[in-house]
Amino acid sequence: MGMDQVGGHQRSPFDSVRAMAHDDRSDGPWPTLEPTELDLDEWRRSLLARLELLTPSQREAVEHISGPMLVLAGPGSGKTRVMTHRIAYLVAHGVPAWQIVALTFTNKAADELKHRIHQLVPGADVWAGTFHRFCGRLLRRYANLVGLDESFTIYDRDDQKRLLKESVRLAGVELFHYTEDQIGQVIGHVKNRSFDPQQALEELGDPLSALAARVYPVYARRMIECNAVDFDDMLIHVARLLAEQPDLRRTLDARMRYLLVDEYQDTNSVQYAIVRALSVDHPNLVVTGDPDQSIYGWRGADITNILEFERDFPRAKVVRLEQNFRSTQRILAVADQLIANNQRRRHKALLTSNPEGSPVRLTHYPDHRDEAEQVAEHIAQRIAAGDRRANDFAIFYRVNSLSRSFEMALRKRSIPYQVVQGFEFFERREVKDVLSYLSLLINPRNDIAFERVVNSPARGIGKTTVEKLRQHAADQRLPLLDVARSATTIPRLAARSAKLAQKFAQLIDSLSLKVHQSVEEILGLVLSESGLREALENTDATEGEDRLANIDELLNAAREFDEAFVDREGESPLESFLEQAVLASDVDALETETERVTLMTLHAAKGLEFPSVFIVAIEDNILPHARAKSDEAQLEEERRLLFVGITRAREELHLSRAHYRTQRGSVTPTAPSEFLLELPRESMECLDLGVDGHFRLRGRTQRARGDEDFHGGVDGEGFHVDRQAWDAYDGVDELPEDWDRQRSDETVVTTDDDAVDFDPDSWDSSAPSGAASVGRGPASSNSTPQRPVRSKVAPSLVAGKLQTAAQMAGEEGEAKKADPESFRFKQLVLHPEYGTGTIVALSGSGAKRVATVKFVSHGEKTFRLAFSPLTPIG
DNA sequence: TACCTGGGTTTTTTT
DNA sequence: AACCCAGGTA
Repeated sequence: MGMDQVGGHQRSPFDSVRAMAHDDRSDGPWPTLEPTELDLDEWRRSLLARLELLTPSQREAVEHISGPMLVLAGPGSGKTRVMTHRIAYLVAHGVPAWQIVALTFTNKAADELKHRIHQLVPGADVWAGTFHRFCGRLLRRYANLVGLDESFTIYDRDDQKRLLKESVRLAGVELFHYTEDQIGQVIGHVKNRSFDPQQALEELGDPLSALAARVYPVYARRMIECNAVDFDDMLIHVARLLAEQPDLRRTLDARMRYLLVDEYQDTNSVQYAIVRALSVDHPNLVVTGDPDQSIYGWRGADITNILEFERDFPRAKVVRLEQNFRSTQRILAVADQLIANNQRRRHKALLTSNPEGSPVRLTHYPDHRDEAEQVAEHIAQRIAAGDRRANDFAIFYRVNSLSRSFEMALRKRSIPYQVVQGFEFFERREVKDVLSYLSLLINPRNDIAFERVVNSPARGIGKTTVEKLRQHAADQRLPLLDVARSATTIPRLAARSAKLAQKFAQLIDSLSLKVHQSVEEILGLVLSESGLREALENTDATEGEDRLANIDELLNAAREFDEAFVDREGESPLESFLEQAVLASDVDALETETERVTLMTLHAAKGLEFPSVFIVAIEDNILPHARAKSDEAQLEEERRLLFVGITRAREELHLSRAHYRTQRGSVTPTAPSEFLLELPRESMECLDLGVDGHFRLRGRTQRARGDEDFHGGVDGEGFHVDRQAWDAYDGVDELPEDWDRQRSDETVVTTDDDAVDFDPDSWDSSAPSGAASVGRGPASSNSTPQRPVRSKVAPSLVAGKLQTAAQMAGEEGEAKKADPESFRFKQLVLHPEYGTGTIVALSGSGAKRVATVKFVSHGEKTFRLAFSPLTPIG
């Protein structure tokens, strides 16, 4: 659930829960089509009229009734429209709505789909939901077939981690140099790819997997004992059911006769197994997707599912939606060039009849702060000028942690914004504690919840007591709550502790009698009876207040949930509430109507669109993320991620990067993302604001980290730049040659037009040219300055053929800078910010040559000479 | 038992 | 910079 703010004031993060509660009516597993009061003929006529508005290929997809179909839908090609219209078309042709199931990945997408279906086919209760909800529903019904009780709990990541930790202990495996997290990762990896994780782990066979293979069965057993599932289990159980129970499979296949799967490129093999099993007798399976937008490989999404759909279903119809209705020509040109760099891909056209639009802007800011400030400033000005509203803008980034500076900059200007998924509301401790109480009421076997709340608030049941309870529970194979209830019979447990444990059990028991009351009532009872509220009220000042505010928020959500709750088959509202709380995601909370700037990760941006989009921090190790550069497949996924971001933009696209970025508390120089080199310059306008601020930052770094510890050399440890990208990039970096001498505010703009104005005299043609000579390999021992040197480009040499920065880089020249080796002990030097000083210490060579300078008025500082703005005097 | 402090670790993306 | 955990202390 995202934190949602307006100028710093928190808004309810529960909108999605609310929305879902409202929609719950249509969320039933197999709803029937209610006879509408509409004039059917009239409705059919209007539908036909609507079909006239579609493109031929859209129409072809819409009018497909039975049999498998693959819809390859490029970005902005009207995919959702096709899906909804097809559903309407099916209904118009007499298909009962309850036979239609549409599966999506996010609740947001599902809600959108439902909404639009309702508009198109009033009264048709088509089942639309996420894979997880769908499986959750099935699993509640068939829980007993997999050893669960229908009141099972869905464990979130935190719960899951706790159970895993316990399982590692229980399995008695020696972790050696591995960590629990690693074990968890391996298990998670396997569960995303197979519905027989045990076997898959054994097949992997490496030492870590072997360990995981010993932990996994314990984990799986504990899950069942706790009457719980994790996210993956929800899918896995259903996949297994379908595989192992032919009768059930047949029944469900017949029932869900028309299956639609959105974002098919993001399905993993478990989801594939489910979809496949439901499309055997009635293979009316329609999948839509775009291989170029596959960005969930890391969680097992298997792009071959979509690439090989036709092999799976040889008779499948394939429809391509290639016309883009969203973006300008220039934006699409950028997207198209970029994605063309992926090797593992089928060519796909991106066509549009939209206007050319304004150039895509690429800006290099000095540091992250400038980036944030100027983005915010741009937005502020556009809003002030009245040509845009706040909700026209979105800022996308690769990792959540990058949102901070933008939040600050926006807040400073009182621009309302929303962060989609800042941090999880439901994962905050106090909220999670309350939810754990609730969960324990419904599922008394939920040991994780028990452990979580047994001493929260403190009631004297400490570690030792819990350990003994746990021990006993493990011996007797009983849930902790049961053990606590009869704690006095446990040998070696102090009488006082046993009493307290018993008292706790009684508390839970008495609360669980109220389980069928409204969520708000139970919540209130839990808060007062457990002493939680009191404890929070007694904790001091700010923190306690925040927590109380969160609790109040939870109460609000409960109330609103109650109001919207529709009783279905005697299901308890509480159970429903809890399920929604875990499955609610952050993207769901997105508000598109209200006037706010939207901040989110590139992943979350999928499926959305905005008139004006900023994609920030397009830097090496961030946009191809440092952990995603190891192999080509991952790199291509990163490229697709940028592609997804770019194609969200309707009219304006701003790409940016900062020369210096603060991450994890330290300032490091950055290299531009290699993807930037792949973009077509003729559709762009590039602007480099230089490294002004660099000196200031350098100073800060020195102060923060001490002398010898300066961090950030190109060859320094912990900072790996792709030298070639850097150098190649420098060809278009356009800083004046003497950039290090002037703290210029001057900016340099390159467009194709500027190329004509190039002054060959300012280009040092004697410098080596060509990428090979620019890149300084380890072998080069000459005295070339190691600082990535800025230089002017010689675009006129290749006029008319300019394509990408990478190509231009081949034509670059170099400028000179003081050679690090030329500095001497006691040398007088000049620093643009600190003034004059004397070198008092020198060490290292090349890029690592470091000098300590004693300044007249700023004390001692240490510099890497290759990168420093120091100039020798005399 | 609870709180405090220091040290070590961390963030890729999410249902 | 922010968070979590361990270990020490009240």
